Amino acid sequence: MRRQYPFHLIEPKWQRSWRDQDTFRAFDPGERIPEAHPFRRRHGRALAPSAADAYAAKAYLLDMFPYPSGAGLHVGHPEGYTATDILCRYRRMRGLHVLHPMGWDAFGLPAEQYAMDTGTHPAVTTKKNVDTFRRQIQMLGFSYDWRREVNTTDPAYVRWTQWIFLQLFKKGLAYESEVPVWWCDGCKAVLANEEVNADGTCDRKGHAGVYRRPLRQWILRITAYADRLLQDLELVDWPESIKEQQRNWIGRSEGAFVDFALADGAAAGEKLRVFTTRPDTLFGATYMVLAPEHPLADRIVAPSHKAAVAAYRADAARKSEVERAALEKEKSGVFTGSHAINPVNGERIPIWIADYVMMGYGAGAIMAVPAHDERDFAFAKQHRLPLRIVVHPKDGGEALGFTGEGVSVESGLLTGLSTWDAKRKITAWLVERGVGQAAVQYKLRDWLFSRQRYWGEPIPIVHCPKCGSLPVPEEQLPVLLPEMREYTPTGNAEPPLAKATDWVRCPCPKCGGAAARETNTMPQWAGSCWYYLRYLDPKNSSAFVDREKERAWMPVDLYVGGAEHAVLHLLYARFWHKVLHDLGLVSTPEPFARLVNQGMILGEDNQKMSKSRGNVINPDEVVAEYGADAFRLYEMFMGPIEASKPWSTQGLQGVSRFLGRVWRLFTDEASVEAFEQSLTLRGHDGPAAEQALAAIRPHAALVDAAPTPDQQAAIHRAIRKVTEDLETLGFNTAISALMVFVNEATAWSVRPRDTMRSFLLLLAPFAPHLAEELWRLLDGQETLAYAPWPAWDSRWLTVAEVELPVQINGKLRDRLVVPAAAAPEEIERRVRENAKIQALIAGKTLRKLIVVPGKIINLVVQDPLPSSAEPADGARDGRLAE
RNA sequence: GCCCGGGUGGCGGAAUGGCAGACGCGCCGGACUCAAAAUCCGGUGUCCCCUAAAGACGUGUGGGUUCAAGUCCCACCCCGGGCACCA
Repeated sequence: MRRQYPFHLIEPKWQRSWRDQDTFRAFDPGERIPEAHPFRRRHGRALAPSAADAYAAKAYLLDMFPYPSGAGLHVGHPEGYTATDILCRYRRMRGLHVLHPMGWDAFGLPAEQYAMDTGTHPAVTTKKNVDTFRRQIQMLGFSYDWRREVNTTDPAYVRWTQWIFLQLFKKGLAYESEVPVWWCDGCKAVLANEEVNADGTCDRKGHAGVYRRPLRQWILRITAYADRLLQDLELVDWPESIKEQQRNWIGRSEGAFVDFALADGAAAGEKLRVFTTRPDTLFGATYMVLAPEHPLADRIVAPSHKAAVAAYRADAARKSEVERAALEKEKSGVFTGSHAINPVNGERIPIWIADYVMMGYGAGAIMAVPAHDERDFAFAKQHRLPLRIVVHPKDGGEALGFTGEGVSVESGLLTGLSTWDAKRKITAWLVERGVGQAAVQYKLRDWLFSRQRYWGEPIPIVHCPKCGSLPVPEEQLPVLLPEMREYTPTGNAEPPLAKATDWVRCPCPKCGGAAARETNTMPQWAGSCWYYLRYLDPKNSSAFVDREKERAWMPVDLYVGGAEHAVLHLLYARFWHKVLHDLGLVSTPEPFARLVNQGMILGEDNQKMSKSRGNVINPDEVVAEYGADAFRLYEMFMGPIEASKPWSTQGLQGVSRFLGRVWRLFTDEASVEAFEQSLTLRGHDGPAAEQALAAIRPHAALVDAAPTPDQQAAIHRAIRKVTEDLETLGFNTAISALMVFVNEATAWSVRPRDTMRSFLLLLAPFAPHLAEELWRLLDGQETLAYAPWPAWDSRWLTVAEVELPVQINGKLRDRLVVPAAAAPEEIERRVRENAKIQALIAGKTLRKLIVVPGKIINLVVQDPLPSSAEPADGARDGRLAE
């Protein structure tokens, strides 16, 4: 498509201007603002507002920072960035003090994998990728304050990531433990969960036989915050689906621990503890199940069953969780030969071992109530174990397999009680006898925080044979990665850092003796747990963030990013934030007040974009051909921000044409033609070409004339619609309103300057380069980045007459023009007097006349009662049936 | 299986319970042009119909509430995402 207007000159020109003028610099509280800065001119103040100013007028708008991959920017990235940028520009014009930063989540596997393959240091790869991403993001003209750029791999950043880790360690929230981790013999490396395929092969190289082996790991005690992470979801304005996912992930359940006494063998008389959410069904327990890894499993087995149990347990240990899940249908298990005593009725019930019970949850053992639990039911059927119904549904439905709340039956003291009452009563009863207690359990597990990788933050711990695991003294932070030649992990499950022996060896910070550094590194999540705080004070070398700055800017008012981070990143960041909050280091209980997920941008074929499908759209090409403004505008015009939607080059062209129409609305055709000719003659790029822009004159129709009422109505409609839509993030409909205005204004032979200027203000957040250029053309003295947002005047939006649709029995039959201010009675009179309407209802009985002023008129009529048996239209009222 | 989203023209999508389809794409016609592109103007849900008028039908399916339903209620079908033996 032919270039609609010289965006290739306009866009770099304004990007340079914004950079040179520091237009989008966000001033810290109390900071002196240079006299020439447009923020100062707009607000007339020499110092930026401080936290004490109550800061009602700040806006912190945050994008999820990208991992700078080697593939370069994807068209999906700028979707969220454009949305936040539009809002930032809008809020600046509304007079708010805006913070809008960008940075890089730059630790991670691909750079390390590349290092293993080629020997290139990950820092080199990372720098290259960051430079590409920065260039691509900057070419889109986003209004970031680039002084605040952060990079998680920067030593000055790593220092504070490690520092925060040490705060967790000192609070007892970081500990070491032997944990089974995924191990791939082929890669000789530990794999992350997401690197293990469902069939037990490794996702990196496809090696078979990935298995779990126990390794010493660092764990963060996120479970200590489970309740608050759950409860404080109430404090944030997030999509319900994300909150729900977090709730499910945390998985809180209330129930009780119940102690059964072992009846047989060596362990007779000892307690077997189970967790249940349904203590009210205790009378229905017909057997018990231990997880294969349960510590009692060895001791309770009857000699006659030893062999079978040992075989089963060995088998279960080999099975990965993946396999266990794959075999979901069959419920394998083995009888131990021994029994336990049900505390409520003294019954002896058999104890089984089965891998449908997990060691990691509750007590690692359950009482099975097959009549009222699906899993127990399936297991009991398979192994022919008895069932006993102890709950009846209240609606009298089928009791067998009923898992809902109902009424207890055949349950001794519980009989006749509702589930809720029965739970309370039996729990009290158990507590009284010392055989149980109320308990809350979570699905959420502690966070496995160490990785056996090179390209991550070293965990700042020193292991001393005498003094144990000690934190690296804060003044020695950061602990930086050693230079290495070989990044491939050793075969003995040690992290790559273990090979840097000089680096590992260090004095014990306590006794000064020979000690060794921790060689595990942190996961990629670490840096992203707190980057939004570092933006507030990126250069601070004495604290991770200054208290005053933190109080001034937090919380993040709007956080935009992909839904793939619904649980992990957002939960981890909330966790760290709460720890920092408890330490008194941050002022808000939650970091992100509002969250919006942008949808995915699919390829033109409606499939996920991927190299292999060949449907990837490259932002560089789009910008070269259509310009950054068209690219931004198109991404916002595609549809609602949260929706997934396919790319369409034709759609992009439509938006590009719209910008061309805007250009032609403002520019003089002859002078543009002369300009284009000069480009052809003297080259399309370079300073001379850019200079030539100055020769373009405004359109002759642009005059200092008073707008007509129609023109006022057009611009004020647009102002209202765009303003309202921006508040609700309705970017696509806001752009539609801009188009409607341009369609109208194109027909105007007189285009009042003030009206057209207002339009440019509305356009500015969406297509900032073009808006700036046309603003300048209209004698704008300086950037419109801080120009006051226009207000609409409803005076221009009221019309004298309105056309009301007239319905008869709900069907559109006519229209009636009435004065807009007409009272319902007046409208009703006109309807009754209207000849056409009279004709339409001739011979019928008018039952009801509904007038909704400004909206609609509906006449409910009925045919005269039919003389024959033929049912009329109105037969709906039951006369028909027989 | 469970929990979230979502099904509207040829396509992307608009519609506080009140004229379904704003805006854009595509398509059709016209103007400009030697011609094409670009641009500008007009039309464009489906059916019926030579055309028009008029009419009928139309928001996944079936029911319901209402003067009035894309929108609210019930049941179901399909698509997308998440979780998946958590006792």
